[in-house]
Amino acid sequence: MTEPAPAAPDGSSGRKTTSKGFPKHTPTLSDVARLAGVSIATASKALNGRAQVKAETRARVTAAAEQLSFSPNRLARSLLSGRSGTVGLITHDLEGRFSIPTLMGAEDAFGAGKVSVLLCDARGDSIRERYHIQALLGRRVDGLIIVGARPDPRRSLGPLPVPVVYAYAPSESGSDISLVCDNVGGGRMAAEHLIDCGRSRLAIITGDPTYGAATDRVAGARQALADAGLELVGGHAMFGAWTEEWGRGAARTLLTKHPEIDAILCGSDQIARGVLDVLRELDRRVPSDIAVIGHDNWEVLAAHARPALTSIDMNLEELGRRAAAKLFEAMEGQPARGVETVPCRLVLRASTAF
Amino acid sequence: MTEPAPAAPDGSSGRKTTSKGFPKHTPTLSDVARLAGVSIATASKALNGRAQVKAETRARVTAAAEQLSFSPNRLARSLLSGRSGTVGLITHDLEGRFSIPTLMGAEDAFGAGKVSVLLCDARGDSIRERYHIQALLGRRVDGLIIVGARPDPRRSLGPLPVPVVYAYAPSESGSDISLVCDNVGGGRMAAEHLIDCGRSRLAIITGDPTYGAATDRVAGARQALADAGLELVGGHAMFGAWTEEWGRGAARTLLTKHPEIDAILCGSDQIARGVLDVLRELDRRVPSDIAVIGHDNWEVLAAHARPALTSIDMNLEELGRRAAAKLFEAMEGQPARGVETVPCRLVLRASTAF
DNA sequence: AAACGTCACGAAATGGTTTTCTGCACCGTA
DNA sequence: TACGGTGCAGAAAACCATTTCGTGACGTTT
Repeated sequence: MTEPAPAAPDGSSGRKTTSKGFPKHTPTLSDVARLAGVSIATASKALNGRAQVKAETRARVTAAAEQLSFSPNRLARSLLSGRSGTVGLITHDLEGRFSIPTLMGAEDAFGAGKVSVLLCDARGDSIRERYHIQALLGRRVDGLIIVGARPDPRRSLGPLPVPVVYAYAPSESGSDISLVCDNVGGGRMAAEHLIDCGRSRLAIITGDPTYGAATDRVAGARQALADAGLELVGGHAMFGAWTEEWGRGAARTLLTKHPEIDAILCGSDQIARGVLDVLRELDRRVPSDIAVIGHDNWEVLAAHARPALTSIDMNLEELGRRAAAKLFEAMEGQPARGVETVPCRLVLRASTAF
Repeated sequence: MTEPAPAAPDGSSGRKTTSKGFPKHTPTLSDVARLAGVSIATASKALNGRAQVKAETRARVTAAAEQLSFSPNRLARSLLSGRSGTVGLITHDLEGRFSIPTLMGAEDAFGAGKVSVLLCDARGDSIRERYHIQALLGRRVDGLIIVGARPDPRRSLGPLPVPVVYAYAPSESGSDISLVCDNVGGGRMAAEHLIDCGRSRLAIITGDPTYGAATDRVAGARQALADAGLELVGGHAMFGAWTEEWGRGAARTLLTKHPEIDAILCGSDQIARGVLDVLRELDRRVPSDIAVIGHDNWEVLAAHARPALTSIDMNLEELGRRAAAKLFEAMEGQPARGVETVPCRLVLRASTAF
């Protein structure tokens, strides 16, 4: 491809052609115009539904475009308009459970319009994040969504030439706009549901206490208990890991020390699965003896547990959609700031009596 | 007129400004050139490491670019070169288990270079797929990867102006290039492993028989059995659903009818989880009495089972990486065709004795 | 008949970058 | 001194779609 194709002496068409003489070339507006026998300007106006074009001319242009299966080069359009019609979506935990629904929601919200999503996985590495952001800015994205790996606040990117929305993990800086799950509300919702089911001797088994999500959910549950004049059995929540193993171990400990409990609030569906396993081994019936509730509504775990697990859904898709909407508003010149919370949703299954 | 005006004090530069008078404008090459006191052409050559530029001039340009934190507009570059440096990735099952690793592998392979990924979710709808493809072609993607929802062959998109690679679900057409998991090989690998563990009375519990993946894995396992001079206990595999419920139900039936079995080969990790549950209930020890193997290596299910579940990993990330590599080759003018298979990998855990 | 309005279309500028070609100055050599 | 060579920089074309403005042609009004 180093052939310096000599300028077409015939001048007239002068399109690049392959050695075989085929017009192996995605058609441009000028091809359409030539075929329709009009100027480029007229062709553009005809295809874009602009006025000032005779109906018959428009029909001819449309037909020509159809025939060549012409599709306008959005790069050229973007260059002119200054907007690329793309947004960058940077995730930090593509393989994890929480990025994907958020990503789906955002893709859905944008895809409905005519914005495309450029996906980058930074894998929790801020160097990689920087690199991707530079690449995306070079592509002139109109905005950025940053999806964190865990719900704890993260360093702000500072001012960028395009609007940024932080999703799942909020930005430390109050001048950014962030969307997060309502973990406090989710914890409260879970506890309230158990109380509504007539339970009063609640325990909490949850995950890694360095996660804000863990402590927030506990805080929310405590609020609900306090409102109902109740106290946590044993006085404190059991923190550990986000795994079935911990759920099993903690459940055994709990039932030994406090056999009187009638409900267990779990910090994740994985933990809840472990808890359910142990309860079955110990012949404690769920939900009649002990109600169990999970968190995350991880379908594959919750829906097929024995019994099927009631869980708190964080509405991550909705979170993604809202993030997209916020970004859209910011791109339209209506930037927002602060941390906005997306409420959770209770998904009722058999592990809590109703 | 050799004097390069270092700056335009009269404002003749005529850049767009906001109402506040700030040069709120992402800097262009011409800004850099003006600041460095050279022409646009020279600035371009200096920044791109082209020859024909004095070292001192290059330094001045570089400094100017640095100062303005200039990043070249890739839209303009693409318009000129005809290559956008982007590929479209269309998935049909973003929320499912199998798209994501594939997607990660592809993103990884491209991200290492300087290709960005435009992500679209078609959700199994061919109308939506068409729509997305049109949109992506309008953006002048250099290639497309189509990730299917399930491993059965799908309709070809036919000829497109850019290369296409089908991943996970192969194209029906042999003139396309497809990458798929080696389900036959995976089934054989699982059976061989059980045989290597000294087992000889194998049964198979698998999922929906309308999935090629289900029947292929069974076929592979049968091959291994035949090679070892063995037969499937009961003579046939048990087909059902890809769920824990089916795993439990099938395991109970199986153990009633054929209590002599010493290994169960499961079509998915979900099924295997159900099987393990029932074995524990019936006090059949795993792996000493009965070995169990799963398929998919779905971490959250397999690693935390009791005992941890040996499983077949389909190497989906590798599949994604290879798809990206194939697409790259096709983009470079070396298109391939046919269906290529990515081998599986055995992930050893406690549920099979070694 | 002259002045004016409307309609349909085309020429040209625009956006930012790369690349080719041209031009200029300076050096060494015949 | 004249000529060829070399090193460096700039002018301009090219990519493609959109949009503004201008220009004819034709019809209507005074």
